[in-house]
Amino acid sequence: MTRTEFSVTVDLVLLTIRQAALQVMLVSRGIPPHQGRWALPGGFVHGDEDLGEAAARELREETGLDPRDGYFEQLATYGRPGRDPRGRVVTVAYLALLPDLPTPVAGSDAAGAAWRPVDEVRGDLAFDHDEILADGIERARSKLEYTPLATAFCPPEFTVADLRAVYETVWRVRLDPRNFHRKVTGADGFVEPAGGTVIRDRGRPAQLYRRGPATSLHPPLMREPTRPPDQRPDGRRTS
Amino acid sequence: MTRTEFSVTVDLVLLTIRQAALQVMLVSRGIPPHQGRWALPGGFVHGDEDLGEAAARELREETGLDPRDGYFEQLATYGRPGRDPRGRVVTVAYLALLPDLPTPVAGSDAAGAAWRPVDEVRGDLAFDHDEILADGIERARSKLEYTPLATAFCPPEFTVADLRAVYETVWRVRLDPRNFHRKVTGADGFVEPAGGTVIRDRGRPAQLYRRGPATSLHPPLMREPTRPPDQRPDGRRTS
DNA sequence: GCAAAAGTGTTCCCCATACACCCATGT
DNA sequence: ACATGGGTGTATGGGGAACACTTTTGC
Repeated sequence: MTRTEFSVTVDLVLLTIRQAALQVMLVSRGIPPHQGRWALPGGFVHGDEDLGEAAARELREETGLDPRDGYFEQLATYGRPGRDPRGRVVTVAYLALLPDLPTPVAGSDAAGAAWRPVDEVRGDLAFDHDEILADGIERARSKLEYTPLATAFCPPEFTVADLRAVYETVWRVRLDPRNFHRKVTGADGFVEPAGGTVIRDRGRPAQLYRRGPATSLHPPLMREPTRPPDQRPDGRRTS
Repeated sequence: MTRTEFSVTVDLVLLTIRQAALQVMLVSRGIPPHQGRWALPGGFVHGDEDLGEAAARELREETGLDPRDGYFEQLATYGRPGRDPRGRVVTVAYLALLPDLPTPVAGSDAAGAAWRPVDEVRGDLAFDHDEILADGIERARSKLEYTPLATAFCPPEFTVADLRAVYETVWRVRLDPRNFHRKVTGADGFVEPAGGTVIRDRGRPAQLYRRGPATSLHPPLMREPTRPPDQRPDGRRTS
C-alpha cells in the first residue's frame, strides 16, 4: 500500500459578465512552470485550512472580492499524474459567479490578474486549466436552469433587463423581454423589489430588484432553449 | 508559502436498489481509526494513478463490479483538517449507480462489505462519511430529473415497471404507471425495446427494454414532484 | 370468472410562447 | 414627435396530470 505524498492546490474559475461577454479571471504566470502563460488563479492549501477556506482566501488575495459577493461552490478535482511538472499535485477547483464590481485588484498577488472573455482564451491556458475552465462554464450554464444563481452575476440592485442579459450571455440566446419579465417577477422568491428606478440607456425607467430568498426553483424557472440552428445571434452553429 | 504534504484517498458512494430500498455499499473497518464502524469503501491513490482510475480500481477490488456496469462520476472532495486522525488526508469521493447484480463479492478486500439500506445507516458512519453519503444521495436524486441515469440502477434488460420503481424508491413518491409508461417509451433515446417479455408477479407480461443512446434529456423527462404532505407511502413527512 | 399488472385513449388544465399594445423617458 | 426600452394583456398550443378503459396473464 503506497501512501504517496501529494501537494494540494485550489484553483478558481471566477466568472463574471462584462461588456456583454462571459469573462474569466486569469493571471499571467510570473514563474515556471508555464511562465508567461495565462492560468487560473490559485495556490497551495495550507496545513490548517479546509479546502473551501483556502479557496476563499485565494479569492480575497487575488481579487479583493468576498465569496459572499456572488456565489461560490466546489467544482471538481483534478489529479492526473503529470498535470503539474513540479510533482504530484492534486487541485480542487472552485467555481465563483461574481458581479462586475469595480474590482479593487489592489492586492500584491493580483499583479497581472485580468478579466478575459472566455471565448478568447479557450485553448491557451497553462496546466489542465482549459479543461477546468470548460467544466466551470458548463456547470454555470446548467446551474442557471434550475437555481436562481443568475442573480449572482448581478450587483446588489439590478433591473430585470440586467438579469435577462445574464441568461442571454451565458446561454448565447435571445429571450423575449416581455415573457422574461413576467416569469422572473412572478417566480416565488426569485427577486424582490428594491424600490428605486434607473434609466440605463434610453426609454422608460426600470424598477430595481434585489435577490430574493429562494435557493432553488422547482420546477426550473428558466430553461435553456433547444436552439433552432439560426437563432444564435453570432450566426454560428452549435456543434 | 507552506507546501503541506497530503495523503489523497478515494471514497466510493455505491448506490443500488435492492428490496425496494435505496442501499449503499459499506465496509466494516477492521483496523483503527474507527475500528469496527461502518465506512464507505475506499483507499489511497497510488503514485501513478489518475483519481478516476484509483476509484475504478477500488470498485473492482471491493465489489468485483466494473464502472461500466452502471454509472460513475466524481462527487466532491473533502479535506477538513482533522477529518482523519492519521494526518492531513484529502478524499475525493466518487458516486456510482449500480444495478442489483448478483454481487460477486469474492475479492479479498471485500470481507465485511455489505449493502445496507441508506435509511438504516445515516448518522452511524466513520470519518465524515455521513456527510459524503448525504451528498451522494442528493446528487443521485437530482440527476434523475434531467438525465436518463435511472437506467443505471437497472440490469441490462428491464421493464418499464422496474424503471418506475427506481424513481419511486429514490424520490419516495408514487408515480402514475400509465403516464410513466407513455413518457418513458415516448422520450427520444431513453429506452429501446429489447424484444422479450417477462412476467414478474401476476398480470400481463411486460415488454423488456434496454438503455437507449440518450445521454441527456432536454427538457427533463421526469420531474421530482413537489409532494403534498400526505403522498408519502410510509406516511412520514418531508422535513 | 376474478384479480392484478401492462398498456392505450381521452379530457382537462396549466403554463410557456408569441405578439399586440400601452407606458415613460431622452432627444 | 418619435425612438427606445419597460412593462401588461391576451390568444394559442403543447404537454403533464388524472383517469376511464382495454389487454393479457395466473389462479
